[in-house]
Amino acid sequence: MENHREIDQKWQQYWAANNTYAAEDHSSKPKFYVLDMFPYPSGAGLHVGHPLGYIASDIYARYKRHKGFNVLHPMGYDSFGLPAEQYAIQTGQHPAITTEANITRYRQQLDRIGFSFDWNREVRTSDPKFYKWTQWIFIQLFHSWYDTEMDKARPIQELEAHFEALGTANLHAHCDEELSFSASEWQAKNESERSEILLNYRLAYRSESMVNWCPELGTVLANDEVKDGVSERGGFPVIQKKMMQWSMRISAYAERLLQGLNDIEWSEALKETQRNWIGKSKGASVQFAVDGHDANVEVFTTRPDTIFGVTFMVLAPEHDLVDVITTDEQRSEIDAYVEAAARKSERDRMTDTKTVSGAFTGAYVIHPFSGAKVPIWIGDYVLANYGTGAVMAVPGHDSRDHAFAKHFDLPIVQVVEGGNIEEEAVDAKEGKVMNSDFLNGLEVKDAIAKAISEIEAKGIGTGQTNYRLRDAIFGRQRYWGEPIPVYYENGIPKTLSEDQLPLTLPEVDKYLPTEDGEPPLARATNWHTADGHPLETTTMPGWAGSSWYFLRYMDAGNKEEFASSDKVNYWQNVDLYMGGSEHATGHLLYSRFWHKFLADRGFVNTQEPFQKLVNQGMIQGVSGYMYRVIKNAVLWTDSSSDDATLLNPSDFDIFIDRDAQKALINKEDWILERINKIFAEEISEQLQGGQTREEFKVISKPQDVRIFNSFFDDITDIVDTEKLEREELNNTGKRNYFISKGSEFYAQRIVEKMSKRWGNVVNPDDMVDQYGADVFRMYEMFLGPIEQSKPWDTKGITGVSNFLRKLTRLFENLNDDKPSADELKTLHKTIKKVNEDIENFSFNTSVSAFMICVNELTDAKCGKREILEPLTILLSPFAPHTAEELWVKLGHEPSVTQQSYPEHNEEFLVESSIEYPVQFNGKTRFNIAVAADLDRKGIEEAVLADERSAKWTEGKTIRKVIVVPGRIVNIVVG
RNA sequence: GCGGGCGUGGUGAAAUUGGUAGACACGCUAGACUUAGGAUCUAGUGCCGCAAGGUGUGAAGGUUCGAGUCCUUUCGCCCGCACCA
Repeated sequence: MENHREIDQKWQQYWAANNTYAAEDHSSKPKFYVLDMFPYPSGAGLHVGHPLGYIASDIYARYKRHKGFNVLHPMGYDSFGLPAEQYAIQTGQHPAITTEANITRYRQQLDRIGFSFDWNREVRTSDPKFYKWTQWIFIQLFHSWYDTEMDKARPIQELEAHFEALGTANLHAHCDEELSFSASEWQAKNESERSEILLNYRLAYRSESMVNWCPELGTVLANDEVKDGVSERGGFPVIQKKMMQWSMRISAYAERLLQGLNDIEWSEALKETQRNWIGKSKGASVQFAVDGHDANVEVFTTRPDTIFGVTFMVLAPEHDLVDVITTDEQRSEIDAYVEAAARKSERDRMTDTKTVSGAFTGAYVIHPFSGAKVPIWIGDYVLANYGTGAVMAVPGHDSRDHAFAKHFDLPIVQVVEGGNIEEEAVDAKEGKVMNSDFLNGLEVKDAIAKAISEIEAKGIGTGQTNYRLRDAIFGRQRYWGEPIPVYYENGIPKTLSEDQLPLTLPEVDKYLPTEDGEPPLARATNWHTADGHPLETTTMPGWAGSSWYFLRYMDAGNKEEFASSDKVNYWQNVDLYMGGSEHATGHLLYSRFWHKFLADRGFVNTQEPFQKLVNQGMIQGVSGYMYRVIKNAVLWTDSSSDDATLLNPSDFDIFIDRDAQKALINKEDWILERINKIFAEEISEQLQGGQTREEFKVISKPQDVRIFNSFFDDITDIVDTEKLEREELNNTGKRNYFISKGSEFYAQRIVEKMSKRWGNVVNPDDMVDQYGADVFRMYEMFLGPIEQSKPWDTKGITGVSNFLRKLTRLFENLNDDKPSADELKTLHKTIKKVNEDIENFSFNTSVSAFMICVNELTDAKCGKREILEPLTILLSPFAPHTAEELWVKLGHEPSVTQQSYPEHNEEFLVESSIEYPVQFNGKTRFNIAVAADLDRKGIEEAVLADERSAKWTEGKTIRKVIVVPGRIVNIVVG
């Protein structure tokens, strides 16, 4: 279509003017909620990767409308976030202004692609009208506790009533620390003491706890925001620090978050990621009495069956008992070790998992069953913040304990049959137990159960389940986020009342922490309540608003409630959620947590927020790179190391140390930074291999090379060097190898993440300009399976462009002739295929089906209305503009989306089920369609009678009849 | 180490319950046409071979009349978790 620009515009204006895609809140039609993960409006705008998921979900939403559903398909912006704040710090511009500008740009870009969003319901997390309700939910969480017996959250007043009547007796509550007091003791407590106690139970609570502190960002981070010891955003080092912090008691929901995964249709990979993150492990906690002290070492173990294999105990260096039980002789050694462990950063401790280290405390525990004296060690392979911070070491059947025992020459005892435990721990959970008194001869599985019951009978422990999932740190020392609606009266945290909401962000002179390290909000002059009580200065994390925004779409304009209950009851939850898998342990877990909480408190009536979830893959960019072979290059990251001093910088073509790298980054010279980054990876790898003077490849982009050398014009093309030899390349005339000024250069293509920085971004605007929104939409779908990551290749788009042109051409000789059986068959085949493919989210194959169909119709020179009309409807989810245009061409009113989706006709498909007969061993095999209710005899008769199959059955006997589900049978004759 | 996923042409990929492997598209080759285009049309294109033919879904076995698909073993890649006891 030559004038696609006009057509796109015409129909977009029509849809907007007619509110075509507005969802109705009440309808006799069944509801269907199709949601995309709303974007963070970054300054860079959209690239072709972003709309991938939006297009898929839009196709599905349009398809569902055709199928008679009342579809809710909204869009909004996750508009609180770091980049806008960083930009504000640099320029002094208020983040709200930056954000507004970015949103405008996003909207323009989105609009051009022809989505069927209901923009009346748009939400922005940074809008006070929205975050009023984020704050309101926080307040509900603050005023709730978790009852582990009823297994739900309850109002905090009910907990207070319980304390008032019974104290902590008969209390089943999820908390930080098990407390014990009577009703009268509670009654005697003052307000401040009561507040402290209640914080131990509240679902949103403030406590002194170890947090991930990122000095560079100046804020704390949740566990999912830290990867490999550095911040996910920016890659800055993260350290552990004890701080007063707001947290969310997500750990109370660990089991329900785990169980809930069984009821939702998510990819196995994603569910597994969440299961890993929750990290359930079943076992027992066991008390070991310390010899000569009135103290117990409590351990958690998943292998109580190996309790007779315990030959030593290991405590984390930070364990409270260490100081108490260490003997005088061992004191200096232990102190030195504890101090050394404290100095190691979390990251060092994580990366260095091979070196075995530890120290003996001099103390012993008494083995509860054998009565043996078991030495207590400390070692940094035991983590303070998991389980009890102590382990019972079973070197025979745990590889870490085994390594420890070998290193310190501690005894190893075999208690499960098989293997050679002197060489290697046997940690498989199978085999028969031995050397274990009452457990002897049992299978491991049975022995675990038996051991737990004996441990419980002896009163030294209980069967227990542990979770890796930690409570989520909620406060951020940042400006651009929701203020936490809390004030302090005599140091006691209290929530604002609902009519004081929203608590809007104050104006500040700078978006940085104060000189004495207070968060930016502390800069505000009036940051207190009307009666002078100071307000909380931390803000909520990025995931606060996104944990419930999908509910706001149901009733986006509501001023009285986050959403009215009748609308929540109608829309329930999201039927289809489309988005990236990078949110597996963040957004998708927190949303489930908040949703379950809101369900507990009766605000929503579903347990899971997202029924079905599809992860779209990432669209990568293709970058061209130059390699230069450097004779000598070296890098070290630690210039104080001995190796470094042996090297003379002037011996090397390129010489980088850590300071130089930093300097380059600070200059924001992205080219050099880029080179450095690659240098760092490649060269440090070489250094680790002990090769300090090998040749290295330096990667930079072609334009970088131009800066270093002026011979770039020599390159005629960039081809893949991996596949071809130098001579071959030079013979093809496509030179990708050449020598200039004594350096050798290579060119190569690399697939990597699409990013402005690497210069491989393709802008959807350009694609829409050139080919139109419909071609762009279909091509994105045609690229490959929706869930897969794949590189963008602009060249292939012409195929789709041709398809739409061919289709339009069919309308040139539009007529009312009766279609032939072949033409009808083509149509119904396509209808069937496209229907099935959309249901299976297999959009790439449905685009193929369209192409095949049009090819066949073009061959048949078919311009028949009876064929083209349903085809137009069939196409409309994929190519809405073209479909509308063609629909009108057929003489109809606009709005093809109002039509019901075409059903295929079996009559025209049956024939296709008779396939080619296949010959083997003198027999013939073929498929044939028969009536559904026939038995074997009936089928045989039908086959013999069928003229289509007669030519294969003539003179032969039926050997085998295989009934395939449906109406197809597989016949073997011979 | 544990868990999840995946291996098919030069490329992206198809292949219903096991049934003519490579549909569709890109790219490439040749030709046609033309006011030379990022246009259109025709033919060809897994590999080996002039051909007949052979061969072919990471590898090796197995089940089956028949395996890309099911089973066993193995190799390779990607993702998640990780001194988690």
